[in-house]
Amino acid sequence: MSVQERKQRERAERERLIVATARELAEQQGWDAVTTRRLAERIEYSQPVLYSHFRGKREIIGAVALEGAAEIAAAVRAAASSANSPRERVTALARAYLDFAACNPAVYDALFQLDGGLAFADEDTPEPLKDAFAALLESLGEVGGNGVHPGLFTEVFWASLHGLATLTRAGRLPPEDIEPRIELLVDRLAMV
Amino acid sequence: MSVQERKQRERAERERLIVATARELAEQQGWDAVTTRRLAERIEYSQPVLYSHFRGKREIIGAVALEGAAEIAAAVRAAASSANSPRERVTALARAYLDFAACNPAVYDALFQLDGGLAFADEDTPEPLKDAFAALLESLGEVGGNGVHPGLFTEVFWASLHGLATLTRAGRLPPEDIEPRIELLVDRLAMV
DNA sequence: CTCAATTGTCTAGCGACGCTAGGATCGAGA
DNA sequence: TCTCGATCCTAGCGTCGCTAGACAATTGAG
Repeated sequence: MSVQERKQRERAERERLIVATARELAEQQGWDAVTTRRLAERIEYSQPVLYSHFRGKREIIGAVALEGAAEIAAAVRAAASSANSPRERVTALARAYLDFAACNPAVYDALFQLDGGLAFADEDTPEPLKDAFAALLESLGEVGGNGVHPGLFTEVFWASLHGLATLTRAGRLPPEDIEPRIELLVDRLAMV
Repeated sequence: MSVQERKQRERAERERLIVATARELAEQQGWDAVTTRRLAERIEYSQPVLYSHFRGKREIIGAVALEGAAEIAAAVRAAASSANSPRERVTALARAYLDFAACNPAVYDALFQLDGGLAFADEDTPEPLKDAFAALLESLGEVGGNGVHPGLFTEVFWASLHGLATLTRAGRLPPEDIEPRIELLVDRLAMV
């Protein structure tokens, strides 16, 4: 039985390698450069091997996205827990979120710009995605103010962060003034 | 001389046809379906003709984006001018913006998701793009509150709208509750 | 220990993509 | 009527995502 187990381990290891390599390549040269050929070459296997792990390129993007969702959830929670007041907590959360998007553009793209074949806002949404939203909700739900549904408030706040992240990264917003934008957003949206 | 003028007119007409057809096809079947072959077939010319008008597919997307920018500017101005109070004006603007994004997803994608090869927040940003931002600034600049730079406020408000638009369209946010989200956003961000 | 069956991997290739070179065709002006 | 330049098309290049089918390695039964 141990032989099969070893093979399974090796297979899982190779799958991690594929996802990590795709992510690395995407961060280095953009998702356009992540072709199945190049990816196969980097992991030192032939193309069809990729398809024995994933249904296609989409699913590879999706796998990177799920990784990213877990990380962003962790980053948000870490930032929130290191703050002393609700106000600081929200600011730290916003900064952490935008920081993550800026430092991991390819992962952020996999999550929100590209089609990773993932379901959202749905019952069969993968756990890491639901958890990432939950991480936001934990800190944002309590600062929405009276009579405002926590979920709704979190959605709006999140959308604002997402807009800032994408517009900044795409060059639609000048990259300076990030800090005052955060300030303004937190000042106005959060009731603290 | 009249012959050359006629030819120029016909050429310009064909260029409009290309852009209109690309846009139509994109709205019908998504940008992935807009291939140079299909586009050429629809306009009843061969592929290379496209390249005598545009440097490549990118520039075609860019042309659709510029069209969209002009329309969104007009939509925003129309909405703003039909309102009686600053508060109403901002609400109407937000609704018009999100409406445009929802009704013209392909155009919105050309503007903000895809690479149309356009410069943003730059000196050589095309006029329609600068004007679209100006249209937002006209209504939003005055409701930013004391001591807040109108440009900065407009950027943040715009980013929030953009976030709502993209997340909703991509299925990341449940499509209902659009109205309460607008309400919340305007309530909090605008100082009116 | 041998040999068939299964598993794993690779080579080769399909159709479609964006884009372009080079030849055919057509119309304007001499 | 003839020439020449503009205009447009056919054909094809390299690359893409993806897959069929050949081949080798590993397994388990006799």
